[in-house]
Amino acid sequence: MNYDFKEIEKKWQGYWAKHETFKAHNDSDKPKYYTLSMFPYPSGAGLHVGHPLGYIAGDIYARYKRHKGFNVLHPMGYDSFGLPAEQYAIQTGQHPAITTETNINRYREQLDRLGFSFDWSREVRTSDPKYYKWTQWVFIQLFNSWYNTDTDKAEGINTLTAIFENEGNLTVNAVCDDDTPGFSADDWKQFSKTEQEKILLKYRLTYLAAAEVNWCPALGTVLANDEIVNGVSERGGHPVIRKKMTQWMMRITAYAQRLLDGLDTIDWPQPLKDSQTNWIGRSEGASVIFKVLSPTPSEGGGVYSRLTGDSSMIGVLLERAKEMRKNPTPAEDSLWQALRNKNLDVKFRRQHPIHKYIVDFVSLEKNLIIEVDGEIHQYQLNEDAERQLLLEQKKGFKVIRFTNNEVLENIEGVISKIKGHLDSPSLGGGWGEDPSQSEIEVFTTRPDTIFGVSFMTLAPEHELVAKITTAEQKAEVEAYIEATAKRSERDRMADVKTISGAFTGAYAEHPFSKAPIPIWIGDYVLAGYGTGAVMSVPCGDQRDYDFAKHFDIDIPNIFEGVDISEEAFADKEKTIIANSDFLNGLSYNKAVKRAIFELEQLGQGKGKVNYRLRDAVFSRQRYWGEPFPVYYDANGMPQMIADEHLPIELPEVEKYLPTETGEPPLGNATNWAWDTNTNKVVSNDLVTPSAVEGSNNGIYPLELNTMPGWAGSSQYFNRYMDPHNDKAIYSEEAVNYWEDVDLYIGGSEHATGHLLYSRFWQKFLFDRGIAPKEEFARKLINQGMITGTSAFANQGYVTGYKTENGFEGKRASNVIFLLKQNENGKKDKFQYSNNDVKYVFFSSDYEYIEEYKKGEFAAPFNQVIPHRFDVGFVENNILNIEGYASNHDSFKDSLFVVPGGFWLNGKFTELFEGKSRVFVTRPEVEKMSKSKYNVVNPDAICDEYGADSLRLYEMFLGPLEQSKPWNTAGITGVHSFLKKLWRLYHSGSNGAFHVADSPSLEGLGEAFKTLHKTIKKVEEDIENFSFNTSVSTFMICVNELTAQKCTSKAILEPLAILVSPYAPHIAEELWEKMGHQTSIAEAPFPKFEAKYLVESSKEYPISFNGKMRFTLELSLDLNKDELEAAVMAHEKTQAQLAGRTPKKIIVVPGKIVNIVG
RNA sequence: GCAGGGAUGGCGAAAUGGCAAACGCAGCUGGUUUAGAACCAGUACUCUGAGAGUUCGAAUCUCUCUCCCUGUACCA
Repeated sequence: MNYDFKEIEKKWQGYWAKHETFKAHNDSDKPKYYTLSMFPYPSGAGLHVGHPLGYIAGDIYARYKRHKGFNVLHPMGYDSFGLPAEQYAIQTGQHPAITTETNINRYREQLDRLGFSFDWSREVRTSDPKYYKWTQWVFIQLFNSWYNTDTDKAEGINTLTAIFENEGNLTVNAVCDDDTPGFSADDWKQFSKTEQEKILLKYRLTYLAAAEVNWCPALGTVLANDEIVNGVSERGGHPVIRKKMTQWMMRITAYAQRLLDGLDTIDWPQPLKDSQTNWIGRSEGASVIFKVLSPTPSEGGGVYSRLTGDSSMIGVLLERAKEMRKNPTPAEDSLWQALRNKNLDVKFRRQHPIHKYIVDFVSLEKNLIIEVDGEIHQYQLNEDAERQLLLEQKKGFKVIRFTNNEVLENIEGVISKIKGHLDSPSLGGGWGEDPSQSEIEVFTTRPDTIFGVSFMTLAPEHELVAKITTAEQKAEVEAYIEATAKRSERDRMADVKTISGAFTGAYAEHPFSKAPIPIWIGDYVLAGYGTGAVMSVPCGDQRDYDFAKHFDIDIPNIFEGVDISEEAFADKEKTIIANSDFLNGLSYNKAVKRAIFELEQLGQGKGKVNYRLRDAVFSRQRYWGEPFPVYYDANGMPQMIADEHLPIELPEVEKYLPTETGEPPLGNATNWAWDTNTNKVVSNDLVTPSAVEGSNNGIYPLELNTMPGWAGSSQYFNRYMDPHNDKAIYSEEAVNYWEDVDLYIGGSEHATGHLLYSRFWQKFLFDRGIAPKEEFARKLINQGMITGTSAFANQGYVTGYKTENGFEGKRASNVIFLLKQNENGKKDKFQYSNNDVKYVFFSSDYEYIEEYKKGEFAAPFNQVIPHRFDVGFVENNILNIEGYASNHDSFKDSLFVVPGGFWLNGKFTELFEGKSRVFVTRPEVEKMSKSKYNVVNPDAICDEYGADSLRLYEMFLGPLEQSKPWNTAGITGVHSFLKKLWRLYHSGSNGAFHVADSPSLEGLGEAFKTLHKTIKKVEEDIENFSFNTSVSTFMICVNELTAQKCTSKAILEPLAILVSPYAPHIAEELWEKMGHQTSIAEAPFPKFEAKYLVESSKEYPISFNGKMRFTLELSLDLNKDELEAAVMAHEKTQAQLAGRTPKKIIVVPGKIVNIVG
């Protein structure tokens, strides 16, 4: 009976599904083991052989743990929200849910063929409303929480409001926005509800902010930092620009230190930990405050820039403002005339850029903004509110609003209202203020070098730039800002060598020496890191050094015995400070401490820890993602929808693109408003403009953004524990039983995305008592990538060829010169002419390709370029020409040139006798990808060799964590192993099943030795995730048992269990044939017994001066001296020594004997 | 630049201080059989990226260098 893998695999896959063999139970006396593979995004391309690697490893471990008596949870699901389905929807109009469903079905089919022991009853899909209900729920928990620095954990927002009511916020130590104002308990009580909510938003763990984001115009969405590669989008490679938008943010920075500390408690790969550590980027140093000096009269002091716009967008805004001034609305025009004629004693500007907005009218000296609104789209309410919030709180302006009607019908009333505001005492100050009140805060890791400061550099986007720039420098600074704003992030990165900057004309005061320090701006200082300003120490920092050299700024040396004439000196260890007053002679460590101490005495600095980690942007302008459970009330404040009304399901839209007004795709939905009376999603038409007093009907617009890809994947590992619970994210019993993931397997590309965010959410859930463990995965393994082998050959690139309209292009293109052997064996030029030939390919072993490249045969070709052939038609680097040409229409009429001649339309023309006729491709290892024509489909492998062969082979390829090239040819090795294994159990006549039931244990010594050697090795290998070596071990074992003609059940039964985690189908089949009624899945793993491996003697290698010369079989009972005596007495030893006396004899019992001399 | 990982036959690799190359692919020789293939038996090659050190003994530990991969970057 032959090994019929097709039949066997189908049979057992059916059996497992029918009997729910791998269903995990939440109540069991067995110890739990939770092994998880990262769930896939179900892409349209399906699986290739690289994808299952991690799943196979996880499955082997899961099956092994079942044999070891654990209650194993091994679930699988789909990360089914994502961009490709949405892109496909945009192109075809097909709903992403349909695309996703189709893809999932295809994935499932492919996964099922591989015989995984997944508990499919627990499947989750992130795009399923029943699942994302709980993603929305976690978001609400985050919204309702703040981070208490005193207790060092997240707490409910009610504990915060309780403090505010009793003490105000001055005693609160919390992670919050930088611009949070201080207030007393009385102030708090005086605040309106909206004002209170604005304050609370500064504390919540998820909050709204105008964040500078990575905007990808081509994709119409914001991307996270980890979704950008080399300045372009990871998906599609589109350019990315910086843009300010109001976004939901996650206050992950609150957890920076704990995310760092937690790494010590988990068994994750060091490179992964390192990249998280770098991403969090903790640096210790000091924050130092520099006072800005008053400008001297000679610098024309007192004239400060009126530039109030956000510097990064100023160019665009100015253009826009100019245009708007030219085309005022009637109401704007009327108010402008009135403001100029009414003798208000205050100068107004119209259409003036402030921050990222253009306001209608503004008095810069009075900090008063007047806005005139026309008919506005309801969704703009939210934006207006946000704009007002920003202008009032961040920029210190007062904003008053009028409608067009008010202005046109009652201009006198409007003017008197404005007068009232102008007279109110709260206005004033602002942009007229003296810059010497200003302070520049910097972060430095080298406070010890404070006396080396010879200038300061601000990021061009820094807030103070406009304020401190002197009249003389204004033009230069503005020009520089504009130039920088135009440069994309990519340009800036590509060109880090160019040094650029501008002098502001202003000076700061050195905190100790009180010397004036010039203030520059330069784009090597990043607005997004630290405070966006640096104290420049050219002698100690290469960037500062280069900047100083370039602009001819003084470079004082504050290091003892160091030459800084060529470059900066940055070695902390060797630092001895000089020329630095009280720091003289101190080492780095001591100087840092002293400098911080002195700064604290002055009140101009303190020790500080800075993190590179930024709060994470949580809004995406996409359709195919989780909708936020958020609506905006009449004041534009975000409100959470109560838990019991979740999920808020994605609305239907007609188009999946952003709206014409630039709103996210959900802006296309017609049913996307929240009725607080009925708690239902209702038509947008029911929303009334809240600007009109008293028309509030309790129906509000819903949030238009959706959540990012990492939202759903940040809680799925917990949800698997109790996936169908609709009352809670999971039951307490379930989470207390499973607790956390014991083994997590997945790719390292998620290091700073999914794996960091998930840790953040888990810590948050832990703080709030929702999860029992602070880290969600104890052990993590990164499987390596399986690379593909692309098949290259050269293509002569022809621009002109015959078409239906006659010949197009160059006439020469259809003449191909080749070499031909003449009668004398010499080579002649051979001219081949055929108008139908479109492409010419040269076999990789075609000798004259160089001459083509050099142009010696160049007439027909523009160039010779490499061409990738579909690896499906390549075997052992030989192309199946006919198969390839007939399956690729465009290459049908191609000429395939080989050393012996050429092929065209299946016919061979010989030019050289006896030379090769096969077309050879050149293999090159690349990432496996459809576009590289090098993907290998697991289905084809399963058809030809079976799932067990594929599983074994993927493991056999090499160490799990290493990247390795795929080579289908090698699979015959493991496949014939399986056949040998099968034959071992079918040693009867005609291959009949034969396993001896009642063996005589006598005479099985060798077999037991083989078995237990195998048990020991396989068990060790699985525990160490060294799956490749256990496959070898199986091969050795089967080879040995076959040689021993072993048929004993006592050997073959345990062997089937050993093999079962790797090749479960064949193991089940053999198990059944040996008389078992139930699945092998929970059969106890064979117990290793050392007694079978006890040896009485050993082949000792005998070395002379470390070189092995021969071996001697000696008893293991001999002690050192006896061994030495036995070896020295031997004739071979004497022969080697040839009369010399050894200086020294090293005897290691059980290992080796080494004779020196 | 920084951080991490790596370099062993023609290829994938094994050996973590003690007989280098187990196991498999490819190659070669022979056999059995065949529509194709498959199967069986046998077999060669190469000496651990370079250099130095520690050691009785180094692929393995230490140092220096070279090259490759991965991640990350004006991070103050």
